[in-house]
Amino acid sequence: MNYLKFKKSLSNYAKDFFNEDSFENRKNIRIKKESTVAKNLEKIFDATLKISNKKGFQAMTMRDLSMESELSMGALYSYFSSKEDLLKMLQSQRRSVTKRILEEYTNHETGIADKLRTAIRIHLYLSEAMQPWFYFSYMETKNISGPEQAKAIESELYTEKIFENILNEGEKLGVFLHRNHQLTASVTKAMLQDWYLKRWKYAKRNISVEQYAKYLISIIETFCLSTEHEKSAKKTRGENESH
Amino acid sequence: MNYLKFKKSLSNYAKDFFNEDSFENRKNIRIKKESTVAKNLEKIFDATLKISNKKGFQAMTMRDLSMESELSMGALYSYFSSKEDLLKMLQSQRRSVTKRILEEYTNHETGIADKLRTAIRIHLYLSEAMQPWFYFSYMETKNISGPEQAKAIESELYTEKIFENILNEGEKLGVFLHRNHQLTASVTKAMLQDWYLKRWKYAKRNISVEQYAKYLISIIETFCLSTEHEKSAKKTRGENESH
DNA sequence: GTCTATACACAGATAGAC
DNA sequence: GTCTATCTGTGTATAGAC
Repeated sequence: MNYLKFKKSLSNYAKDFFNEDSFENRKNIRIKKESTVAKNLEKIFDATLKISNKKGFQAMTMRDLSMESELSMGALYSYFSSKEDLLKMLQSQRRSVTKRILEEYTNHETGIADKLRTAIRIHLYLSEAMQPWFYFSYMETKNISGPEQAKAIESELYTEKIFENILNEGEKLGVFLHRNHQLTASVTKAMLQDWYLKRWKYAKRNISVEQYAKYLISIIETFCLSTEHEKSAKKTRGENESH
Repeated sequence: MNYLKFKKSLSNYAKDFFNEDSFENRKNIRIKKESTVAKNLEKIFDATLKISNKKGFQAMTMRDLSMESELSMGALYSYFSSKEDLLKMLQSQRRSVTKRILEEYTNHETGIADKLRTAIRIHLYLSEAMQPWFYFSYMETKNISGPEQAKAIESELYTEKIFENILNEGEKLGVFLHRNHQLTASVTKAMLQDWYLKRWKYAKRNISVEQYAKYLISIIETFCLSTEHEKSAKKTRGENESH
């Protein structure tokens, strides 16, 4: 699966972003008409991400948001009851979408080495497709009140656990070496996050998400794959001695 | 060099943090007596980091800062002229200190493989010793106005370049393999940063900075060292087949 | 459903006594 | 050098017309 294919298949999800079923915050919104809600919420969320990623969520004023979203302040407040509420809605909506996509794509692989590769790829592709939100979420959730912050931490540990489990399973099967898999999972996550946190840097250097994925996979596999599997993996990755 | 030794040797630097020579912002401060400035600025900076790392710099009010630093609002404003000015002072002061320390410690090594190891170690040790500032700096500098933000980016690329140069030099000497060294340097930086960005996680798991350093070095070396050097490196690191 | 106008709280910053 | 009291701008949020 390459990025283009991934991105195309995403459009199926975009449609029902704000469906009553999948969108638990629907009840808090005063507006009746479904299509109006979908249209304007998208505007609002996009504007929020755009402004916040420039100057921070706290520094974004409702007047900023009103300008950028092309809705009056009065109109804005018929979609949420407070600035904090807006943040919660945005987070819960996006979090549920990403979780659903992640699980759907990663459960297909059967081979354990492929599982690791796919997990890395899909994580990267997803953060590429939704970069503004991933960036926002990393930077802002730490400042949120109690229960929301707990969800952020839970989410961090959840995706890390995915990698840890794959590595553990692979060791049992003799595919991966004995390592501190928890630590490997942590630093893997760190490298995945760097992709959306320093996007400006990689963009300037013309590194594509495919290249980055391939590089990351080769680092992790070189470290984790047992010797015999490493040889065939190198071939699959299309590498020769001098890279 | 282990962390304890490193930390002890740091106290020599702490003394002249606010020396007229090394502290360019001294002239903007109305207070005359040197020892008062040193004492109170430390209080102010510490309080700033503490509050900001909890709720963000923007969300920190001057009343918060007044409480935490045990100085009245009036007193605060005799040390800086605005909130933004406080941020600039804190950044420039800490940046100059870290740069000086980094260069001093990393220039000692002669062997190229040791150079890489030391660079990793010192970066980690330094961010461990000054974790609150490193965290703050990562999270907040993006929201700063023009020239300050440029300095932050410059700093990011500067430390990355250090690693890239070491890897390039090592390849010429036949110690390191041919890789995309710029990319390796980037992800190395990402893993270094994870140490101070997710400190709560590593603390909870009782991972020491020494352990993290060792692990990071082994990942990078496994990926970069040429075969013959890798064998001796494993011995030096005290590893056997099953880690 | 969306707008304009406005209430009200709280932020950053300063004046002037001690 | 440090304090308390206060000014003034700006932010969030709402009321009520259209």
